[in-house]
Amino acid sequence: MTATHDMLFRTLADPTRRAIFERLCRQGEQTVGALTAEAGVSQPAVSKHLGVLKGAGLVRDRHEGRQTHYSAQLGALAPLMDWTREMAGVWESRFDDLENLLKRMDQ
Amino acid sequence: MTATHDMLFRTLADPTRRAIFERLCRQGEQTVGALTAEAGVSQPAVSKHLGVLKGAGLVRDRHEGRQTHYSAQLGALAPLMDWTREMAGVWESRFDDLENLLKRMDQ
DNA sequence: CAAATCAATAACCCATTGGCTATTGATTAA
DNA sequence: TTAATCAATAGCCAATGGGTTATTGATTTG
Repeated sequence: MTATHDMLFRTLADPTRRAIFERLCRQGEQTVGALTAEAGVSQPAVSKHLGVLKGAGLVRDRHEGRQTHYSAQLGALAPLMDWTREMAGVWESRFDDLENLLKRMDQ
Repeated sequence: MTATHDMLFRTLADPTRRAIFERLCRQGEQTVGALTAEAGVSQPAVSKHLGVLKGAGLVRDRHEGRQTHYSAQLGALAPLMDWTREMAGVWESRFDDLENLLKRMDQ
């Protein structure tokens, strides 16, 4: 579906938002406050980004008292991997090793 | 490099532009005229999109008389695959089979 | 040479978006 | 219960970006 790819690419296109997502991927669940401390933008800006990420299915939120914990939903990246692989022309086998793939991708 | 990912995601985020790129991936080299015929937007718009794609290294152009032929540069997708794989947490082996990967990506 | 075609550029418009501050609602602490 | 903290929302503003038409430059064609 084009709409899905649209949303994924558009959501990840913003560097601040992508940085937040990367952080969640690498460090696991984080509160809004923790994310804000590193984001370099205001708390409302972070909340807005998290809202967009959530809309794209890239994160999940969990409320605990007055704080909200966010975590990455890696499964949402699948359409992105599929699309890239499809564009790269990997039709032949789902079990191609990556080295071979990279070789074919050089020009 | 963040700048590279930025450019790739931002370039591919627009549906019209991504459609042009997909077309070049699937059907190979095309003239601006041929791309315009299918794009649903004006020729200048297509030229602008091609300029952006070229700036991101995703396409190459070849001049032949008064027409310009564009083709996809699949190698430019490598950083995208790397990033996605990195976020998905595939560290262990470059030779992981994709089925296994997808299994781990379900949540 | 004159007319037509192809693609790029210029100049403009409007919608979207990412940022901010201020505020609100909810929860916890004093 | 009053004060403080956390996160979301509202409302605003400036920059960006994708679209348009008009034009230009270059190359073919008549």
